[in-house]
Amino acid sequence: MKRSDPKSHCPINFSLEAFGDTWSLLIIRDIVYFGKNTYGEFIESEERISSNILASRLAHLELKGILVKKPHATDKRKEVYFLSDKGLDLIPILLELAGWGALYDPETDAPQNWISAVKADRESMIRLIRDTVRNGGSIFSGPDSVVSKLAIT
Amino acid sequence: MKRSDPKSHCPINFSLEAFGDTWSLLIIRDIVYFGKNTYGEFIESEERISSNILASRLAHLELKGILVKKPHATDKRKEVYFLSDKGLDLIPILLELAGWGALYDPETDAPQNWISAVKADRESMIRLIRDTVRNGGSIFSGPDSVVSKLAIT
DNA sequence: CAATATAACTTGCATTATGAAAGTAATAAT
DNA sequence: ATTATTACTTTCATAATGCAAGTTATATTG
Repeated sequence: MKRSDPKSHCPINFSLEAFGDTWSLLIIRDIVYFGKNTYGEFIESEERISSNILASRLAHLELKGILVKKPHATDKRKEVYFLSDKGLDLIPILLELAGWGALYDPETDAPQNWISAVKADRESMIRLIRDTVRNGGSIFSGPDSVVSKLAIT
Repeated sequence: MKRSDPKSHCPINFSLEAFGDTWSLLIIRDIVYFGKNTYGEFIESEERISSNILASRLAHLELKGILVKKPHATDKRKEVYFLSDKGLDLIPILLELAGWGALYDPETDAPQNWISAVKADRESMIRLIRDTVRNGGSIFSGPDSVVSKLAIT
């Protein structure tokens, strides 16, 4: 799946080797934007990742220290995936990717209010998202979502 | 090489489909950080992209409107690749990827002074890089490089 | 000016990654 | 006790990648 020796120690290449495949950032997006954290939730995403690829990406992200897997508190069938601090540090990258995509996709799903809110006060938004996600919340989903805290329509 | 219909209109997915493969951002890095702009210069990069993949990625990035190809002014064998405005808008993403990689790779090649300088004044640094690259310069290479303008050691 | 070199690719083919579908083992719900 | 869920794994076909060796046009060198 992935080569073990790095192609270079260029910091951009290091990042790409850690999470720069087709699917990893979509999994991380699901956690940060939509509050997903189980295999079953990830596999429901609209991009339709296949089950074997999802399993390999989750394992890779865990190996890289970006995700942490814990048994579910009450349901022993479930595993719950969280972002480590290293994973939470990907939030600025997600925001930039979303900003570029929202700007150039004429059919984007991104709410313009949200994109504007991020541009208007980036640093404090990063802090708010980080704290929210660390506590199990997300940007768009759940009662403690970032958008509900900020009352973004 | 790439599917033509988008998997979704999630802005993050849109970005990943445009430049989110293993090599595209390394080509763009070569332009922005090192002032490369020909096939022969890209193929010399330390990550050792193969010639057919380089050709396919250049074609894809041109198709997506991120790169623009022009014949070389004096040498008719050469083609010169530039970033369009859409491509220049990827600079913030490169900076974030580099910041994360520099933070987490203990053997990173990234100069700490540079990483700190970007963190210290991100917005004006983005403007300076953008203007420099638009005029054919780069962050690290050439007489008009960003680091020489700023006298970063 | 003829021969060689360079630049930007392309082609062929082996290897590897991806993706769809079906299967499995453990636990939970009925 | 039976059925349903959950998180994977396995199998196999297809597609992407990567290496090596062309190819064509233009430039350089003796």
